Amino acid sequence: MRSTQKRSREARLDAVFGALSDGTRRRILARLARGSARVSDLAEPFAISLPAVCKHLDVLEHAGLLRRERDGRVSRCHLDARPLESAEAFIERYRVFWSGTLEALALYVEKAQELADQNLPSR
Amino acid sequence: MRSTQKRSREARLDAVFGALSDGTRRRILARLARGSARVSDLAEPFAISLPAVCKHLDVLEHAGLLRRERDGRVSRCHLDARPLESAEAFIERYRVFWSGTLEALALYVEKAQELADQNLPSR
DNA sequence: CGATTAGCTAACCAAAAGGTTAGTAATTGG
DNA sequence: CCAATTACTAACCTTTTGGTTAGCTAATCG
Repeated sequence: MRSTQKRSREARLDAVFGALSDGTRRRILARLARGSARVSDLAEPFAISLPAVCKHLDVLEHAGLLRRERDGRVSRCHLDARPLESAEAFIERYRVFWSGTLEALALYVEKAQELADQNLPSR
Repeated sequence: MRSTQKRSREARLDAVFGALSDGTRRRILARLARGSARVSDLAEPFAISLPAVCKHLDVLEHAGLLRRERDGRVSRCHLDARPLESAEAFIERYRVFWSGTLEALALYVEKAQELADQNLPSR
C-alpha cells in the first residue's frame, strides 16, 4: 500500500484544508516559504511548547505540505507546496461567484439552475 | 477592541479553511454553486440526520460562505463565495513554489534565505 | 567520558467537532 | 381545525484537536 498518491482526492483535500485552518500552522508555512528550517527555529516565535509545535509539523507533513529530513539530531523542514495546487483548484471553481465582472453571469446561472432544480419535489 | 473591522483576518481564514476541510461541506457548497436550495434539499444526498446537516450549514454560515433566507417554514440557502477570495489569496502566495517554470526561482530564494537565516545561532 | 542539545513519544487533559435522538415552534395542506 | 412538514434546539455521546509535562534516544561538545 504505497501512500505516495494513494489517498482519495477527498481525503487529501480534507488534510490540506485542515492544515490551513490553524493560524500557527499558516505562520509555520510562511516561515518555511522563506527557506527550510530546523524544528526549534520553527518553534522559536511561538509561546507554545516544542511538542505542540511537533504536532503541528505532523499535521503539515500528513497533508503533504512539509517534508522532514533528519540529519544527525537535527530535523531540517522543507516546504512542499504542491498539495496547495489542488486546494487552489477547488477554490478556483468558485471564482465566478465572487468575481465582480462575472457577477451577472453567476446570477444568470443561478437563476437558470434554480428553475431547472425545481422540477423535483417541492411546490 | 477594534481589530480589523469584524473578525480578525486570521480568524476568518481559520473559519473558511475549517469549513472547507470537510467533504460533506464541500459537497454542499458544490450543490449551492448550482443554485440556492432548501435545507432538506441540501440534506437529501447524505446519509446523516437533518440536524447534522444543519450543523454543517452553521459552520458554512459562520465562515460567511452561506446565507440563509427564511421564508415561512422554509430556509432558502444561498452560496456566498466572497470569503473564498481571501482563502485563494493566501494560497496564491505559494504558487511560485509549485509552479514548474518558477521552480528554479523558488529554489534560488530558498537557498538565499537559508544563508540569511543562518546568521543566528547554530553552527 | 559526561553533560547538553534536538527532537521526539507517551500519557494525560479540556474543549471542539461531528454525529445521534427527542422535542419544539411555526407554517401549510386537507 | 387537525395533521404533517420544515427547520430548528437541547442534550448527549464519542472522537479529534491542541495543548501540557515528563521522559527517552541519539548526536554532539568540552
